[in-house]
Order: sequence, then C-alpha cells, then structure tokens
Amino acid sequence: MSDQLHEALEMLRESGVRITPQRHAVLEFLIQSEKHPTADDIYKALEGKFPNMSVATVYNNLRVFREIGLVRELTYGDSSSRFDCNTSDHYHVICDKCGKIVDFHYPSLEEVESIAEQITGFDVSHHRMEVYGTCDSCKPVTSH
Amino acid sequence: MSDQLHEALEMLRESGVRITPQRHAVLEFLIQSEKHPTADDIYKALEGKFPNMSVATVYNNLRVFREIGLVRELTYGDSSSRFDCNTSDHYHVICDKCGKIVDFHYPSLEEVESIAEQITGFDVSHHRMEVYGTCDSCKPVTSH
DNA sequence: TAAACTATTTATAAAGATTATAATGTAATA
DNA sequence: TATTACATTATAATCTTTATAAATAGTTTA
Repeated sequence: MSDQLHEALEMLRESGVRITPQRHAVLEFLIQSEKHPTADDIYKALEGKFPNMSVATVYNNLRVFREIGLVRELTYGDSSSRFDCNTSDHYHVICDKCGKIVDFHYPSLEEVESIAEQITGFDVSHHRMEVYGTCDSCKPVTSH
Repeated sequence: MSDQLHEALEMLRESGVRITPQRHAVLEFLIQSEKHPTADDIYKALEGKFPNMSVATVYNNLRVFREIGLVRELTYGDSSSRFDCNTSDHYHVICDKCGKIVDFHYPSLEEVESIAEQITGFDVSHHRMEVYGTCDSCKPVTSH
C-alpha cells in the first residue's frame, strides 16, 4: 500500500470518517490514477469490484474527501468535474484536442495574488491557473 | 448606442450573421452589463421585451458570438457558464461568498506559457487564471 | 415580384451531471 | 442487546445545455 494511501486513510480516521470498502476503493483508485478521473470514470472503474455500488456513493465520498482537503475538484470547460488527489502545489496543462491533463510544477504566483488584493480590495485566498494547448500525440505530423 | 455595440454589430455583419431583434438584444445586454451574466440571467432579463423568446435562442446566439470571438465563455466551479464580452486581455477576481466577479488587469503570464511548453512539450495556445477571495461587502465587520 | 432557399426562432424533448430523498444496511456505543 | 449515527443503495428530481422539428422571417435569384 502506498504511503499516500496510508496518509489519506489516517486523515480520514482523524476526521472521524468511517473507512468503508467503497470509500477505500474510491480513494485507492484516485491515488493510483495518473489521470484526473471524473466521478463517472471512478464509478465505471469500480463496477467490477462493487457491482451494486451507486453513483451517489461516488459523489458522496468525493464530497467528503474534498471537505477534508484530500482531493481537489477541477472544473474545466467540459461537462464534468475531475478530481485530483495530488494536493501539493502544482498547475495543469490541458490538451485542447484530447483532453489529456498533465501536471506541471511552477513557482506559485504569489505576486499575482498580492497585486489582486491591492487592486480589488479583496481578501485573496487562492487562485487557479491552467495552460491549454496541443499535446505531443495530438500534434499534426509534419510532412517533408 | 455604445461604440462597443457598434463594433460588435459590424463584426456580426462581416461574418454574414443576421442581426435579429433577439440577437441584438442579447448582445446589447451583454455589453451594457457590468456583471458576467449566465445564459439564464440573460434570458430572464429579456423576458419583458421578448416574452416568447426561447432559452435555446439565448444559447444559440451565445454560441454564435463565441465562435466569432465576440464573447468569452467562463466556466467556474458553479453550475453554469458565464459570458464576458470584454475581449481585451484581463483576469478575474471572484468572491467565494457572493460570487461577484471583478475584472483585474495584470501583465499576461507569458513566461508561464513558455515554461509550460518546455516542460511538457505541448504547443501552448492560451491559459486561464482566476484569483479567489472575499470581496469588500462580504468581509466580516471588525469589532473594536 | 414570385419562388426558392437559407438562417433563425420557437417549442419541446432529450441528454448528461449532480443532488435530494427515503429505505435499508452496517458499524459504534451505552 | 437496544439505540444511535453514519453509509450505501435505488430512485427520483433538478438543473444546465444540446438536439430536433416545425414555423417564421429574411435573402437571393429567376
């Protein structure tokens, strides 16, 4: 079992949240997934193991995880939210063509936050940023 | 009639798009609106003038405007898209409490784009960024 | 101008994602 | 064990957006 899963389970315990088989499975899938799955991705992936599991269970658990701070919900232009359990600071690069999402580390844009505070008078709490483009596999092949 | 509306109508003409009364009204509302309305906001705002107008018309026209490049569609965490006809480069600061959206000018983060290109191998086309926090009217009153 | 064609609107249905509800099941506690 | 609280399931409901088909209006062409 990965360290990350261990830590996550510990966080659940500390929050007084029961660790049910379904909850464990959703969490495990999220952590081992390199992608950033949608609720439906998770639901489909666990269909084999839990044939009777309800979509509502997936959504409920994702909400619990989000409230505890275990996962981040990513809302892009497309219809459904994606879930990311990598809570370390990072940004995402998203392919316009195939929707692939790649993590991308960059020093946090703290200056933007403080300038926004000065200009707008908001108490700034956080920001989000994504970069869009065409990934390697979607680039047109150059002809010679 | 505002210059911006004039320009927008000109762009529609050049694109060979008919300027119907409904289309004109949607565009006018978008331009005069300081907010960043949802499709439903627009629909409700024009109910008086066009009692028979269909929601589909609002969506259709917003799609047309977007395709021409007259408006930007903003997708945040909440359920529905918002539409912004300010096409000049700017970012948004969003209030976590009341949802207010304030425009905010900041030099474009071109460095981020080029670094993302180098790290990920994507052909980067654009990026998005929003800053979140609490606006002035939603700040708790400090007690002395 | 009349006919033909095209774009647009309307009304409605359908799709898709998410949330709410109620009943059932399961674990924790006294 | 009885009680309570939490979770899951199944299902319905909600909400946003898109699709479809019919009706309408505008444009083009003969």
